[in-house]
Amino acid sequence: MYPAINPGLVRNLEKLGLTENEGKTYAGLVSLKEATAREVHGLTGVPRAKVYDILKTLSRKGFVEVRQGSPVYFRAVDPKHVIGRIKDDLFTCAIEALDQLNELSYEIPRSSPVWCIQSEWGIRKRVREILDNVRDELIVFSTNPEFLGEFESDLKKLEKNCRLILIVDDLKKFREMPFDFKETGKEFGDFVRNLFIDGVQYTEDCFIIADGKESIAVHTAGDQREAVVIRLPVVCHLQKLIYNWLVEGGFTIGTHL
Amino acid sequence: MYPAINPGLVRNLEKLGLTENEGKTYAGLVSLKEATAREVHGLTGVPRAKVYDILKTLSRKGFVEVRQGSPVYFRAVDPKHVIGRIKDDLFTCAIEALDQLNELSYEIPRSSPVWCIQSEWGIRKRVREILDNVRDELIVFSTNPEFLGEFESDLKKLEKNCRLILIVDDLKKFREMPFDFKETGKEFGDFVRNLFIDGVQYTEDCFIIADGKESIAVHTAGDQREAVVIRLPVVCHLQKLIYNWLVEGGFTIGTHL
DNA sequence: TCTATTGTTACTTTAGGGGTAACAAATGTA
DNA sequence: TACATTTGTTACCCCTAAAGTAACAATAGA
Repeated sequence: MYPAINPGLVRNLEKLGLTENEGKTYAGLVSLKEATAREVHGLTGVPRAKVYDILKTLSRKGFVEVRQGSPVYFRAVDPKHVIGRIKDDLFTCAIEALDQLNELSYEIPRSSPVWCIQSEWGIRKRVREILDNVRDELIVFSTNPEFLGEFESDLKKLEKNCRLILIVDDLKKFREMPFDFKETGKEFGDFVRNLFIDGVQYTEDCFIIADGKESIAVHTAGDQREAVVIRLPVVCHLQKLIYNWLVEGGFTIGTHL
Repeated sequence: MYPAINPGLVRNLEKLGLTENEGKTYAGLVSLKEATAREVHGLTGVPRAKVYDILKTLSRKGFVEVRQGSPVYFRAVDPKHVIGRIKDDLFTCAIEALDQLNELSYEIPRSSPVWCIQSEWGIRKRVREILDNVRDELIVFSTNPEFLGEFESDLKKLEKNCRLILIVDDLKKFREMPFDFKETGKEFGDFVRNLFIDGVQYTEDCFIIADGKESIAVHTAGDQREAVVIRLPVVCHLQKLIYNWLVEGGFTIGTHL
């Protein structure tokens, strides 16, 4: 019997800043055109004792009009005006908030990695995790023998069951390692060791693509090492194409020792 | 130190449906561009333990973006988009509420009296109250001897210290009363006894103007007696109008007995 | 005068948000 | 490796606004 008042309407009024009882009361009063507190209570189920305060509040807000007397009669102000005023208020409020937020100087952030790992330990753990899960193919590019050296044994294990493609910027730097490396050539090596993005120098330490669907790029920015993991198949596939292209054409191909 | 976040901005965001902490957090994140939960906590003063939940909520709302990793980094979505979406939502909400309210069939209420008394007892009390407070002048118009008779003694008391103007529709009806009445004439009397407003017959019983600033009109609608008290400047105009009538001789002037 | 209604007051309950502390997991460091 | 710090989570408590309840005084009708 009580849901004489459309609950959806009440929820909407709540979103617009009224309380539940205020919403019920106003809606009830619109139905009744003109009524006493008790009548509103009867229709809406709002506790009678509360209706008085609520109507007082609403009248102070200018949403209902009061006809003094005994009993006091109340009348809803035209919804068109009421909702209109609320809307204007909120609109003003939104404009104001936007201005204030803009003062905090927002700048569009650079395109963000899908996954970002910022601890040395986390990076090593993650790289091992990837190496452990390779099924068919692993492409590794590195400019940093120390870093790659840490995974020498892991890579050795893979060599048997997977197609392992190891690319480096400079064969000489990696001559201590027992693998069959391919070389990219000097330009690409210099390029990759000195990327400037947003004024910060990035040095690409290592780049790994596993099974053409997951990649991890490890780089150093300042003294902070960071790794970016991308699992998007499309992206990884494109990356793989780039390295294939690098290897097949534009660069010197060599064999370790 | 903490009001690093514009409190006005937070209040605006609250009005737009965010909680205080959500507002602080979002604003803080806009300032920081990109930050961890702890950094947001540091800037805004929102309890660190809460920041996580709040950022999760905001991200579910699409107001912030998350960069997975450890620690997790957060980034505010462009305020323009965020505020824009909130505004659109509220707008939709307002339209919807207005439609729902209109379904309740609102009709513009007839112009309402300023003060309305609906009990016999209340009317008598109120009339006496007015009579008690007259300082200089009292104008009384009546078509109902029974009603006016109830205040005979009160009026007698006033006769000495005030200018008392008593006007009736028909001298014969009031011949029992010891006052100096003026008469309006038949047409006006008939008119005033048979007012139809909104299909309801109104009989004007009595109309009183005290000191040209407060008036009470007592009438009967159906079997319901009602009094309207008006304290507005309009009353002054009425008073002036009556003076004009008196001067121009619109009324039959007669003396009791 | 008596009774029902109207309006007020003080109280309890509830729910949501805010604040605090403690803890496990993750990370950095020796 | 062991240890300290940071990060993220959980479980609480507290406070407030709002909702609901009950009792009472003032009003109004009979």
